[in-house]
Amino acid sequence: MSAALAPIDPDLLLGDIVAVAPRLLNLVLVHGTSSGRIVEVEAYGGSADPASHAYRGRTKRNATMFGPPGRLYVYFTYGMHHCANVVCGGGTTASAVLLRGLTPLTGLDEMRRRRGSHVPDRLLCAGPGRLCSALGIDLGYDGMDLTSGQSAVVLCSDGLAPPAEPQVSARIGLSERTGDAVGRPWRFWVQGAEGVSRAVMRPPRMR
DNA sequence: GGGGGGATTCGG
DNA sequence: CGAATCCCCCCG
Repeated sequence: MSAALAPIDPDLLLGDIVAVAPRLLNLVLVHGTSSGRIVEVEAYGGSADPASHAYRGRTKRNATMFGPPGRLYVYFTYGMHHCANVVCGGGTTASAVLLRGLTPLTGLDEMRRRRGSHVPDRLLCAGPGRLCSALGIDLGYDGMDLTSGQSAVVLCSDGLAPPAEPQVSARIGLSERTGDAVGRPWRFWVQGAEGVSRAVMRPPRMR
């Protein structure tokens, strides 16, 4: 038996983004009847992180990153996929944690309705684009308060603590043009968990 | 007003 | 490995 689902305390999101990111592991993201446990994340800093959308300052797209912590930052990429982040920091650092993988917990039928009936459980939410698709998250959800029980999408704890020693690697999908940010060990995941997008890194692509 | 790149995914 | 596909940033 696990504790009842309750929205997280926003204070959990304050502090250095690289320390905050692994603390989100094992939390639960809920949208209606669908929910999944967060098993893979990446930290994105603000003006000091060339890989962050916030690196070059506030724009229309990244405005949510510059708002209060606990909001959902959603962006659209590659012309077809959405990615979801939890805004962290104190509203001045524009830091966020990218959600890269969930273990599906409930509402798998609804996820499969969105993603396709033939998708196996282990791939339903394995990847930032896949989890948004499975949970029905798109740009219309950008800016939503994840810490309010009234919101359509809520970030919850069921009492399971984050792993004492999460797996760590460089972030996935960054190009060489982000300079030294490519190698920063800012990706964290729960070893062996279903929903982790990939176990090992691939070298960055030249672009 | 237009060009180009992207925190991805899937199929061949 | 490369196409799909479009928002949005940025430059002029």
